[in-house]
Amino acid sequence: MTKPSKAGLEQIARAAGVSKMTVSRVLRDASGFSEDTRARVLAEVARLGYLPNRLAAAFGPGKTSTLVGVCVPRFTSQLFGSTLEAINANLTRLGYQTMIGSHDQRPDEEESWLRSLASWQPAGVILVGRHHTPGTLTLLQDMTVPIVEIWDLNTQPLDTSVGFSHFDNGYEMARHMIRRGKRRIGYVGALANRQTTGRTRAEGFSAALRDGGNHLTDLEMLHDQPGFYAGFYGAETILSRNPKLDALYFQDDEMAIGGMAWITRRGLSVPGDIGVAGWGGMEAASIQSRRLTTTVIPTTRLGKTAAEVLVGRLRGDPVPDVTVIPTRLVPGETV
Amino acid sequence: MTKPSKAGLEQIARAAGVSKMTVSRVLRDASGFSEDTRARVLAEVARLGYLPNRLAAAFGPGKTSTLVGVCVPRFTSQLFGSTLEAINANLTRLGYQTMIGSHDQRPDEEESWLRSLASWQPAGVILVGRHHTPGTLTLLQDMTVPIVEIWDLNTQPLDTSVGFSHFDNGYEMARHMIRRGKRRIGYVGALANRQTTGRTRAEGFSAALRDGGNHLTDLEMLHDQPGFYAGFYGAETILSRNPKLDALYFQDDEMAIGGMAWITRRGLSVPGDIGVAGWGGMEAASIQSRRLTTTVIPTTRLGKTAAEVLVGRLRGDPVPDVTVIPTRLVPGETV
DNA sequence: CGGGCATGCGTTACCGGTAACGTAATTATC
DNA sequence: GATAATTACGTTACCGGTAACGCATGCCCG
Repeated sequence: MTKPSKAGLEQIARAAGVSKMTVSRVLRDASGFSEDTRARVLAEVARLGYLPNRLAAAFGPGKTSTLVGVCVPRFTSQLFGSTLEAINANLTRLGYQTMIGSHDQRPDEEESWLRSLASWQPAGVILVGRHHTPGTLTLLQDMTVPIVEIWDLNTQPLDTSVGFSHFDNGYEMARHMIRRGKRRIGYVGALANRQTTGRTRAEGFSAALRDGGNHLTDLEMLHDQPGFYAGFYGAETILSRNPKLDALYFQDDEMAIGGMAWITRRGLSVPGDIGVAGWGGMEAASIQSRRLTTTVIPTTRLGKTAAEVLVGRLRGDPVPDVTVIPTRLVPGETV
Repeated sequence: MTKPSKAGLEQIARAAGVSKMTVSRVLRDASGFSEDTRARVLAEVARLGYLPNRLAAAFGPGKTSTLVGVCVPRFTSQLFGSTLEAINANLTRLGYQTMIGSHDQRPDEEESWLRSLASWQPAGVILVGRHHTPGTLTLLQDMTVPIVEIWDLNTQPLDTSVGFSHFDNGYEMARHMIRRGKRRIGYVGALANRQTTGRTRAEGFSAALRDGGNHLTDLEMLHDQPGFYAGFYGAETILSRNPKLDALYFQDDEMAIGGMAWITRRGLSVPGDIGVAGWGGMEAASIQSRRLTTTVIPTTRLGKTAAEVLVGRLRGDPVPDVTVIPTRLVPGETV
């Protein structure tokens, strides 16, 4: 019956017998009004069903944006998915809105996403990883908003960072494999021509092998997206080429599970013939016939912390530049 | 050296020796300027590194928003993840930005997300499913923007819908199981107290069994999130209670794989002792030791179509109210 | 008792685009 | 050749909030 009833500050103000500005003050809980006025205004707000217009607020000279941009490599990953879930839930809880994008592990995609984001004048940005194009860096500088780089430990962040050391994750897993008596060890990764954090884990992994007087026997970097298929074919490729390998470290759990599928289908035993380790701590890892040896990433905690650090910055609270989220190597039955 | 160089239409206009409005016209590729002017303006735009301000554009009386809201149940699902990926990629390609949220299968969460979205005056909305609160419906009406309801087939959509019949998916799978000689069939689902599309599949599944002179022997609805764990424990629960079951239909592939893990760990054979079917067509389903019988959902196509339908609406093109995306039952080796 | 100050408002300007409208110059039409 | 239509702009107003500022009133205190 009634048209969309666009109730704005003006309408509330008229109904409550005050000025627009006073209504604005009440709603933002700023000072400069009596308790009596507040009650009258809030009553009208409830009665007329006022819907705030963040667009106008963010647009005005005050630049009071509550928009936060978040960019992850992809949506089809449980790890990034649950991280996003946590970031989103916490930012929402704290009164912010998120604008989420994905860049498929391509820095130039990230840049074009950021350019698009910038046109919405966001209050802050959360990025995954530390590899950015020069254009991205320039844009970030021009935007002059708080930035949180997550996922990858970054002791010299653009602004702040919340993450853990992928290098150490790899290093630790190599030492675990050595302790378990593995000697001819291979690595299977994906997205060969991109800068992934998996690459950093591989480096830490190699380093530990070297430090142990050993070396990485073989390495297979697929060009596909990481996933069950990639693990399956990666295992096939590297083990056909190098049948003497006695252990494989996969870029993530999905790939490890895919790899195990190939290995067991070949009649080889895990970990007897081939030890297998993954990374990420996904659910499926723990219900395999043999529990997968992996590194568990506390994505919920990471996302929550990232959100809180960003909001801390926005509110001007003192926040640490670098926050380390502890990960945990969980020895399963596959190494 | 130079400060953030806030180049706006004003600056471009001055540099090109024209008015703000003319620059706006050139950039929007509207009519009303000479080829000569366009070249001068575009040159200045490139030189000064103009960044558009979508906030201002969306705010003004023109209401030229390029913002689209998308809300999915959760980010930690490959199916929704790849659907999101497709929606996002296509909307971006078509010149729109997405504001993504998740509601954890709770209609009231969806409503509060929508309320938050509405404050950004979006141009359109994409929702998953057909179950919305009264508040959501009112809000959607007040917003007067195009809506696409995806996932669940909805022959009477609020505006438009792009999806497939979960009922038919379930129906088809039941018939497949019957053809394979299964008779004592159970269903294992999750999120017992929420309205999920899995529930609709279960209904179609039951209906087919009834139509075949049979009936659903047992049903287990867990209260957890769907996932590998849920499938694992769901199988344990239902098979302990009802050991005579000869087949299980799981709410999705993750649960089916989890269920298979429990079944094989118990020394039972699949499909000999227990037939297993899932739903969704996730990667992992096809690399199991026995390829999982499942229904494949073309999420990329679904997402692309949803984006195109929405943009069609926004541009005023004629678009179908209801688009059906065909799914495919893929017989594996587990039934 | 008068000056200083806090309180509780209203007024004005402004953010950066775009719709609507006005207008001069050019071109088309009869 | 006079009038109408079109082209290529410029001008103005406006979207809905918020910062900055102004201005009464009341109160405290020396």
